[in-house]
Amino acid sequence: MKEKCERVNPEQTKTLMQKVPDSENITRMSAVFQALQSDTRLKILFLLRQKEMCVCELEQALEVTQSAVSHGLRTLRQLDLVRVRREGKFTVYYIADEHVRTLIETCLEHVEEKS
Amino acid sequence: MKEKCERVNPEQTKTLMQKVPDSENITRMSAVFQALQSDTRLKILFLLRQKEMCVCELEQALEVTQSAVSHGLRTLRQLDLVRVRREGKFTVYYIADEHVRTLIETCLEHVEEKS
DNA sequence: TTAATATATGAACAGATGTTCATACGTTCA
DNA sequence: TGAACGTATGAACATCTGTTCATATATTAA
Repeated sequence: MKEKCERVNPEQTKTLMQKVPDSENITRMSAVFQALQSDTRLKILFLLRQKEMCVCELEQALEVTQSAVSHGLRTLRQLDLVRVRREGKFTVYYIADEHVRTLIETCLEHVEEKS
Repeated sequence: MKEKCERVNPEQTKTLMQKVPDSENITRMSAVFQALQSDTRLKILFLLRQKEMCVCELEQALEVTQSAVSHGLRTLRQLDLVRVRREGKFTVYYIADEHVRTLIETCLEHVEEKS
């Protein structure tokens, strides 16, 4: 064990750690942010924010392979960041909820302040 | 070039893409979400959310090496998610702004809804 | 049925990432 | 000064990630 520095207060540290989300939720959060850490997936979300779209529309807009779009959508779907609806032979994707909009908009504000 | 599916409207696609942030900002956003995609760094932020702390306090609380904490803090600092203040021989870190709080709190809400 | 279209998925590869170890730097105080 | 403490950083490693290619599945229309 390492010596504690003079600022460390073991009891307070314990209290502070109790207010950190438990491991399970931290891991889930990591997975969500991990999904948002991809140029392709972010662009997908900024497109879906404007209008629900099928896979081939996204493919055309983003100029990447259909496979890449589909893999990206799976990642987003698994974390409930986007949802799906079947429409004939098309699979229509849309933003899952307001959390997703808040996340990408807040982040955009943050980086825009720096430019 | 691939054939367009019947849902694709090239003109509309163009309009939609114009409302997607430019490559530079998308890349910056990726970097921010990338920084948030780490159990250690998330825990650091949830600690700093409660109280500004020096490196050794974080080290004690998180039970990882000093090096890991310091590397994690550098990543967060470079993206202006945390800021630093020198206090004698201590380096005190604190949450940069409200965006950071909004990001982690919104994400926590999202994952908590699922549990 | 069959052909065509729309979407999903597994494998595989190159590139990126987080941790630790070792070490260097900076500040304080004796 | 120098020793002790607090912090930063480069290297290296094992692990993980995103893309493409090839192929499979599902729906529609003929």
